[in-house]
Amino acid sequence: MNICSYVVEMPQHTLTTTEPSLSDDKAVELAEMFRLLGDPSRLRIVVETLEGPQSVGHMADKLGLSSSLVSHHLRLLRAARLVTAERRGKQIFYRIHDAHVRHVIADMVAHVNEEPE
Amino acid sequence: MNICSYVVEMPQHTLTTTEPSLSDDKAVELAEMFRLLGDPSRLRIVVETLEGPQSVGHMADKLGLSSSLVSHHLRLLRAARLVTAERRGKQIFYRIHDAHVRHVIADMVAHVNEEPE
DNA sequence: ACCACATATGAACAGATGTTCATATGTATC
DNA sequence: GATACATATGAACATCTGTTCATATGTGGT
Repeated sequence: MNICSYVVEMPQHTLTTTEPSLSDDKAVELAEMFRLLGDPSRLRIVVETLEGPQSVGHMADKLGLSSSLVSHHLRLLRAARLVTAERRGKQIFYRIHDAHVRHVIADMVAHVNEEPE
Repeated sequence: MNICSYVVEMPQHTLTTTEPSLSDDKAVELAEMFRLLGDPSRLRIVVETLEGPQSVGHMADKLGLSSSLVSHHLRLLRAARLVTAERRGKQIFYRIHDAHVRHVIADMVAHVNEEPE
């Protein structure tokens, strides 16, 4: 909760500080989320789910990946609550878990698109 | 640029779609950024830079990491333009590159803090 | 029950990655 | 120049991780 204070706009003149750092546990938990988005295949899967509920096979075809691989990745993403699953008949549809993940990706896209070089 | 259209709020009812997926190249570039934030040590370093310019030694002491390790990580973070460096005398101060990274972390913090369980 | 389809799971392997240690480069002061 | 301090770099190693293949589980229709 105290981490939030770091991430708002503030003048960057502070040279010395004794503010509490990101705790080790929180860091591991947060990093785990980023790590999951840090693989190209997994990231593409997450981006697919941004369009709306997508079945495993649909994603596999669209992304040129095996269904097995997509399923493996989705298991990790679901465990981390980055996506949620819903069964409809034989197929299972995955969608993004919440708006936060949307914004995370949006901000990072903005970042890489702004590099002058 | 077309990726941005995915990340805004939209009703999630679309079941079939032929929208362009995240290209392979863009996925690799984006994932690389997330991957760098996906390590606990590196993430803690980045969070430290949110407070303002921090020297390598200061971070190493504060985080309980060796200067060598911090330096290694900062090299990667700087190469990816996640942080920028500025020399002042013998020391080199690092700070966050831009506001996008701030927001990325802020959103992810909000995400992990909102899990009911 | 059987079949076809969709998704999940487990084992196994090659390649990537974080960390440590030793060493080098750079900077200021004497 | 020589010394002390701060940061950077390279090699080496143990661990982790993404992918593939084979197999299992689950679902609906005949």
